[in-house]
Parts: sequence; C-alpha cells; structure tokens
Amino acid sequence: MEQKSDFEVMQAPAGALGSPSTDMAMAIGAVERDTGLSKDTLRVWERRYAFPRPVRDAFGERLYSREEVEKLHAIKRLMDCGFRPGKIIHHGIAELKALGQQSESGASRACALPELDDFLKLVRTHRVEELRRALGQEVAKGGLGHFVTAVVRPLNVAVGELWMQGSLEIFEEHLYTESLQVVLRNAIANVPRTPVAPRVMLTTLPHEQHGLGLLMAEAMLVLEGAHCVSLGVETPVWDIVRAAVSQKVDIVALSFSQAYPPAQAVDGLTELRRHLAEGVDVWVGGGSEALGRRLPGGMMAINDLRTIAPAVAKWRLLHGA
Amino acid sequence: MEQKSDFEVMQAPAGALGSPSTDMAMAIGAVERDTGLSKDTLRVWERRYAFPRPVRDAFGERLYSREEVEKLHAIKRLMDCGFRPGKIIHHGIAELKALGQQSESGASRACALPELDDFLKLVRTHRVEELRRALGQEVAKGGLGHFVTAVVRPLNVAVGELWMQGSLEIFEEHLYTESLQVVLRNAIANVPRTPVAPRVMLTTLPHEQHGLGLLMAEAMLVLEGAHCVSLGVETPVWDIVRAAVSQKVDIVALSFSQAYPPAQAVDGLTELRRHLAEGVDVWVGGGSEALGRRLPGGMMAINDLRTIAPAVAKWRLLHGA
DNA sequence: ACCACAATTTTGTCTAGGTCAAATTAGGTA
DNA sequence: TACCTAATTTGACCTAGACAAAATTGTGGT
Repeated sequence: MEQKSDFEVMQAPAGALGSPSTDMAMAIGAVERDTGLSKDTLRVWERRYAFPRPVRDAFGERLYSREEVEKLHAIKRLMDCGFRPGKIIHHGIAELKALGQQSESGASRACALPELDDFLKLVRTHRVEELRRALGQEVAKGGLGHFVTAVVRPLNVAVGELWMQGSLEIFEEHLYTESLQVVLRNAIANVPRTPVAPRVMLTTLPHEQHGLGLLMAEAMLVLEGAHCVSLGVETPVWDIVRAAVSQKVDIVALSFSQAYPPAQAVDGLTELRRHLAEGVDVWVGGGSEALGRRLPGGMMAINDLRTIAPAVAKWRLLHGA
Repeated sequence: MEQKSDFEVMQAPAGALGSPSTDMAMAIGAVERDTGLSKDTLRVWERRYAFPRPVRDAFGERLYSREEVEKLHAIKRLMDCGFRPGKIIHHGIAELKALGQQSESGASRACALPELDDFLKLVRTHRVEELRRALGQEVAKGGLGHFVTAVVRPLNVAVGELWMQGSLEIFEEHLYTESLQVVLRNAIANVPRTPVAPRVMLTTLPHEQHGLGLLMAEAMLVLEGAHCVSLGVETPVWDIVRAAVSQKVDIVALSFSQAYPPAQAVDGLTELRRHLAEGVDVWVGGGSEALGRRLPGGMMAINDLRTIAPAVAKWRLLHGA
C-alpha cells in the first residue's frame, strides 16, 4: 500500500541548519500510521484550524516536522480521553501535556500496594528479568486472583497514565506488556483445570490490539472454573458469531481499551448482538469510555474484574441445574 | 475516525429480493479495514479497471456487495504472493482460487509427519482442546526442537496454504494461532534456563502482526541456551534501536510473514541497520519474498529454523572467549 | 546464455475543495 | 432535573488529475 519509506529524510527548508529536529520529516501516509489520524483528517485540520502546517517538498507534498507529529500525538491521546480537537488544537505542547496529567491521577493511587512503585521502577529502568521474577513471586505469594486485581490492574492504570503523558517510550510499553503476558499466561496454564459451564469465548473487535485485558479476564474466569476459549485479538464480528456457534459458548467476552473509538465499539456490539444466538450472553469490559455510556441492550458491563466471580455465580444460578 | 457503521444494511437495489447476499453491503471505509486495500486504491481500481463497481446509496456513496468484497479479498491474497492486480483483476472468483492453489503446493508435503494431517483435521473441525492436548503430547514425545521444525513449521505452511485459497475462516485461523501460541509459550517456559550469550531481542516491524514466527525462533534460541528478550510484534525501528541499547543485546531477530510488503521490509531493515550499533547483528527470518532477494548488507537471513542452532554456535565462536 | 542499463508500463499515493451525516453542545421549556 | 430542538463541530466521503516508485520489457555488450 504505502510505497514511500517510513523514514524518508528530505531536504530541510532552505536556510535551516541540521538541527536535530529539522532533518526528520514525515510524509502524510507515515503520519497517518504513526498517529492514527487519517489523511482526510490531517488535511481537513490544516484547512480549518491552520494546524498542522507542514512544509511542502519539491512536488507540493506535505512534510510534517518532528514537532508537529509530536503535537499531533499529544492531541490524539487527549482526544482518546474525550477532549475535542477544536478546543485543544491551538494549545502548545507543554499545555497539552499538562492537560493530560491533570485529567486523571490520584484515584488510582488510592488502593495500591506498596510494592506497586517497585514494579513501576523496574518497568522504567527496563529490568525485564527482575520484573518478571518479581511478578512471578507475587503470583505465588498472593494467588492469581489477588495478583490480577491488586497488582496487574493498578500497574496497568499507572502505565496507562505514563503513556498518556507521553513519558513512556513505545519499546518500554512493549517490554512491560510482554513480561506481563508471559507471567499471566504461565499462571493461567498452572491453574488446576476442571472445566465446567459456562463456556466463555474471549476476544477483541478489529483494531483493538491490546490483549492484556483479555488475559486478566481469562485468569479470573479460570479461577472460577469456567471454560475459556480465547480467539486472541482483532476478530471480525462475523467470525466471532461463527466461532461462538462452533465452540458452543455460553458467553462472549469483549475487551476495549481506552483509545477505542466509542462509536465503533457501539456499532460492533450492536451488530454482534443482532447476529448472536439469543441464549448467548455478551460481557463487555475494559477502560473504554463507551462502557460508562449506554451500552446496546442485552449485554453486561464488567467495570471491575472483581465482578467477574459473582457474575459467573449468577450465570450458574440462572442456567445451572 | 470511522463514523459510519461497519455493517450498514442499506436498501437493496430496486427489484432485488432479500437474497442472502444482496442485503449485506459495505461502505468504502469498512472494505478498507476488511481487505487492507486503501480507499484511494479502491477508487482508482474502479476508475481504471472498472472493478469493483459498487452500487451507490442515496447520497452517492459506494456500497460494495458481499461478492465484490470476497473477490477483493482473493485478489489481495494473490497480490501478497507476488501477483499484480492488473493481470488478475478481471478473472472470476473461481479462477482466482485456482490460481492460489496451483501457486504453491507439493513441496511442503514432502517431509511431513503422518500426524500432520491429524492435526490439520483437528484445526478444520475446531476441536481446540484436542488439538492443544495433541500438540502438547507431541512436544513431550519428540522434544521442543523436533516439535518446532517437524510439526509447527509444516503445520504453519499447510494452514497458510488453506488461508491463501480462502478455504479457512478468520476465526479458524485465530483458534489455530492461539492454540499454538499457548503450547509454544508453555514449552518455552519449561526449558531449563541457564541464560548465556548471545542476548537476542525478537520482534517484528510495524504492521507485521504475526507473532508465531517469533515464538518458533525463541524456542530454537532458548534450546541453544541463548538469552531471549521478546518485544512482541510491531515495534517501530527507532524503538528497536533504543530497546537494543537498553537491553544490551548482541542480536536483533526480525520475523516477516509472506504478506509483508517487500519494499517496506527492505526500507525498515536498512534504517535499522543504519541506526544500530556496529557490534549488533541482525537476523531476518520468515516466509517473506524479501528474504530470497537481496537483503540490505550486514544482516543474516535465516531461511530455515534449523540454521538457528549452527548460527548461534558460529556467533559464539566469533565472539566467545 | 547472462548481466547491466535504459525505456516503458503499471500501480498507488497525493493533490484540491466541496458535500453531508452523525455526534456534541447549547438553549430553551415543561 | 429531564427532555426536546437547534446550532455547531467534526470527519468520512466525493471527483478527477498529476506523478513517482516499482515492475516489466527491450537493447546492447561480454
């Protein structure tokens, strides 16, 4: 699709010396992939708000500077929090970062373990092996349920905040995610199995790449003795429906991260409900804004991982013999 | 971004009764997500080749029929194999599928185990638990190394062929991938660890979502006693570089699936090589076309998983004390 | 027969400004 | 406070043309 290199180094604007930022320019397609803002959106912002205002190369094509891309990133992150572009697009980068910080903090620190900051420090200093070992110990010490609710969840929130502020590199987030994934998958595999009803299928809708929420939910579910079938991430609605039939599941569990566009979530969920058999329940969890709002009828919001256990109990009461 | 529903049901063309295919129409944005063909490409094909030729809704917007989307899917798959759109776009769906079948088959069956077809049957019939158990037994029986080279690899090729032919549903592929991932991760975690040099970092470039190749490589590497740090999939080049520094790795291992655009692979690899420290090796593996061709200088192609062991030995000979 | 270089075709991304539905906010009323 | 309607904001979609990068073909030399 994208013919241009992601990393083109084009001629700097006349007169500009090779300062560390001027020699790094991106074409519109690269910016689209990098920020998640569509080409259409980038062009229409330029027309309406006069930002961004990329320089043009010899062929009249837009070249976005490093600073512009960084600001676009910050704006996108704030939009994922519910801000509207028109309100914030003319603020400076510093102001944008300040907005991100004040928007959410405090509440999460409340019920955190003292160990949490230790884990966070291991993440920040990239000490992967130590992090993995410490997490593993925590599982062994307090059990998987405690680990998920009291360690993974708050850690995830803390890491999410750092990410929102832009003070976490992509590779740091990757290291964190991968470590947690290994520990969680291992812990899940070691739970003694006596698979009974309900059968639960776990997945995310297309474009939702974050699978940690799925693993956390799976952990809570296997602890309740439920039967889990994970499809991994990004399953089209139609395939979820067919897989649900094929696997004879009782419940389909979806996870949404904060950044998932609420409109798309509602669309997808509505469509899913329409095509899924009556008897199959839909459970929806994750940090997305869409969950607080009105969900399409006939599905259950899981706002807290701890509600999974009672929810399973309730399901069994209703359906079980 | 995408305001429109992914699954709009619009009025059928006048006179068409509600046949199973006519009432399912997709907007251009949905087709873009579904097929991976950009809006621009879809529009320019319509202009140039008169295919696809979507009907228009009351507002003049394109509505692609189920058949058109299916054919677009088939074309995209063939393009990933190296076919060019102009040559194949006017063929019927049947011909396209035939092309996919003849393009690659035979060679893979050669050195396959008899059990392979059993596994494949479990995949086709969605018997996930049995598949997982059978795979686990195979690991226990023949060891992890044998499992990866003699089971996972051929299975992957076979599944890839089915996928290419369009005779495998997305959810079937998801079930397969997830099962294999669980088994492989588990097996890797159970290899006795005595981490020594080299330190290897594993990941894929942006837009390469397939992580199975990474897991296979990781399995072979830990069997050799190498130290593995996985970043998961889709790490930007710049972050790979920073992570490599932070983790002090000796080798960066990248995996590409067949569908990855060769041009993008070469660009990314070149850029990676440029920014990576001299002493850090780059190993490239996977089924991509780009590997056979000329790789950017100074990196090693891993065409066969079995070459990993000797490659590690060679590295140790060169660098070890 | 094989390699290098030039001409040609193919292909997809980019440009421009305009239209319009859906989502959000604001204003007013019961 | 709850609810309805109007104004505003926003981004997806439209047309049609230009053009560079990749792939194919053609040519001459070894």
